[in-house]
Amino acid sequence: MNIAFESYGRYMAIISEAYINHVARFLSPFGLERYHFPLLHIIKEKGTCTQSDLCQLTGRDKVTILRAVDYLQEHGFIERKVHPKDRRSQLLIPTSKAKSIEPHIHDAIKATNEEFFGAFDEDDRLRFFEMLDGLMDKTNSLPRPELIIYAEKRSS
Amino acid sequence: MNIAFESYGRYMAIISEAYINHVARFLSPFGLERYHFPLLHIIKEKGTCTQSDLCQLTGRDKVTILRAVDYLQEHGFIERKVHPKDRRSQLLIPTSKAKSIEPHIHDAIKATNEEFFGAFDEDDRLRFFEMLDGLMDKTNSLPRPELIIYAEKRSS
DNA sequence: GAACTTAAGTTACATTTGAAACCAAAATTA
DNA sequence: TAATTTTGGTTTCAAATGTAACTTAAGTTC
Repeated sequence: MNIAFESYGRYMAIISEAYINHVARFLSPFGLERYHFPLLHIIKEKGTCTQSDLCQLTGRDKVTILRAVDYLQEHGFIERKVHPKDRRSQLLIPTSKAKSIEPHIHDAIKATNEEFFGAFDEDDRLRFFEMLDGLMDKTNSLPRPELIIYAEKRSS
Repeated sequence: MNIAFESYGRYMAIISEAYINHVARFLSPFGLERYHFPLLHIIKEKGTCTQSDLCQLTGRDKVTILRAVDYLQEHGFIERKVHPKDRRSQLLIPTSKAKSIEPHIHDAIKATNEEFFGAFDEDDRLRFFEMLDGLMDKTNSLPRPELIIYAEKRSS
């Protein structure tokens, strides 16, 4: 496989950042920055979930999730309720404020999808997303970076 | 276009991070962390370039680039020479140390490509990369986030 | 060419993110 | 059920990243 493909790792990073920034621009006036809306979107999609679910689904650290969830709660987008089956964890529940903003999130994502994927025909689009699904499975199957012990770090 | 596609923005972020971490794991023993090797790789590919070239090509801020380039210089991977045509900028030149590490970078990228894209057949792979190229063009055509003035920030 | 604007790179500072240690509740083991 | 390990969440602290203001050199305009 051609080594030049390496750049596609970078490409995906740049594209995904641009994608998220694009959505965030529409939502910033409603008090949702790029760190927040993906979480709110997941919570709304699933009805409810826990913080560790969000870690899993976003690939972010649990401290990062904690802070973003704090923000969402402090600004009235969600409430936390102790999980009935496990008192360690808590259910994150979207509020009516979250529900009222939902259409704007929807519109922002739709507009961004059009902007980024509008030029692809239906077939290409589906194939692209299928391949991303495959890559996600692969990614999830890999061990987490912190669990791998290689040669010790550089001397410096 | 289906709104559920939103998750693919996240997917690309997670996949690209995993990709870069995967490469970095091989290179960390040589003193190259995830922040550094993509830059060194670009510099070597192009023979030489400036810091602002690297901003463009990686989508990173110029301060971020500055620090990574400082690191590369301090650790003997590159040298800086004043640009003969423009005394404001400087050419980044790979050293012999960088050249000696090149095969390892090559191997690390090759192994990572096999890991991530090995399951795709040649046709899918090419199509996937073509689409990423298209998305990159689209991304580059979009205005940079800091240049856009929307409604003022949230009141909080 | 003098005044004005733009661009490359740097410094100082603030924000975002993550790593490590910690607590409390649950799960596991004996 | 007592001792041990694991897990969800939190606090503390360090590292990475970005914003803004600045310096110097080019480019522009008059």
